[in-house]
Amino acid sequence: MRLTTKGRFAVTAMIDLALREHGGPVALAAISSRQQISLSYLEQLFGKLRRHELVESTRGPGGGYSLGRKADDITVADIIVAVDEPIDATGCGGKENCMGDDTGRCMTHDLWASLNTKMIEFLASISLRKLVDDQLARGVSIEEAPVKRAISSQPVVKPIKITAPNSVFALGNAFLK
Amino acid sequence: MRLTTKGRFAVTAMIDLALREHGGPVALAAISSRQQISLSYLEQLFGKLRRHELVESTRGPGGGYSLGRKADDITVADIIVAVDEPIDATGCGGKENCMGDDTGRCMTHDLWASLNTKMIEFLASISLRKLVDDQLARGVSIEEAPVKRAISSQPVVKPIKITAPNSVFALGNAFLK
DNA sequence: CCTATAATTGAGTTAATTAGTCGGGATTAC
DNA sequence: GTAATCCCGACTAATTAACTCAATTATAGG
Repeated sequence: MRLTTKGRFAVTAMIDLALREHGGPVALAAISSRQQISLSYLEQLFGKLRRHELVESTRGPGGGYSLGRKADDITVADIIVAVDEPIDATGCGGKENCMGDDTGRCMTHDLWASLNTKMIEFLASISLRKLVDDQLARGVSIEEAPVKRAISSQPVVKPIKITAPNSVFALGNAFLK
Repeated sequence: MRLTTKGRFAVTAMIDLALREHGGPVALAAISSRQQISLSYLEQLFGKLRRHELVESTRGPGGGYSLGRKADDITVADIIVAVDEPIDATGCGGKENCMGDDTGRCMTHDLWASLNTKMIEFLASISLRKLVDDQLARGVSIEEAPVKRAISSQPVVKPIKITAPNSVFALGNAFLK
């Protein structure tokens, strides 16, 4: 289990999606402009989310993504595991000597594995539904209508370009620390 | 809160230290050879741990590190925050418009901040003492005497060198995924 | 059929972080 | 003094994160 901005982007995007998917699929371009996440990066993330069946896609005009199952049945752990890519978990395998010497074999493995399990259990206890409800309780406005307008005015967002490729990035890192 | 191999290395090293600090300071070279973590990298990590007062250092022959306070009073969160570096948390500051448009300001911030808080609370609920006890219960051998011998035979450890700069790395990543 | 919308794919690029190296200092036990 | 050990800073390499670009496929609506 890894926890970085990548997972955070994915969780954020999923909440945005869950907040508005009633009323048809949500286009990535809309999520991109609302959450200030690069469209292309979202495409990559949603590719993984789709392969993990957390979202479903609808092509063509009016298309976009919708949740692959009910928000109650999607956990934060599901989302983070999906974008952080699955894989392996072997590494030192079940083998006993992942360490070279004789002092207590594979302490590292056992240790982190158990901590890892606890982390996943914890994140699996938080459903997308709960996060969405939190947002609604906080009074997030959703705004249905201005879809067309918002999309057509896509390149309006960035007035000044600074050194960073995208201001979201610096911002994103700040949150994590 | 970020969760990567870096934090894992630090937690692992701290457990190793806690397991053997009775009987005087523990040298980084010993931890390095036992846990297969680069000595120089350990020096960097322990520099941060020391600045956060999680460990104390003793120089000179027979020196090393000991815990800065009781193992009960050191949490996993303390360790991870220490090595992942503190800092900032402002970014978008308390300012309202970290987003460009008008749809619900700063959803991202609030969202991840709350999840972040939960994560920290969780990791703060796990003390170093508990992790150490887990290891002892698992029957980790400690081996007091062969300190001198182990150090003098330092370059014995690696028989075959593979592509990766250090086998620990590939191994470390595997656990996380 | 045509066109615009939007997902889908894949091959790149850039920046940050991780992990490690190196070389030199400072302290202190013997 | 000498060796063990912490300490420090600058440098490098590998990996990942974050983003860009350029196509392609599918489909709704005219």
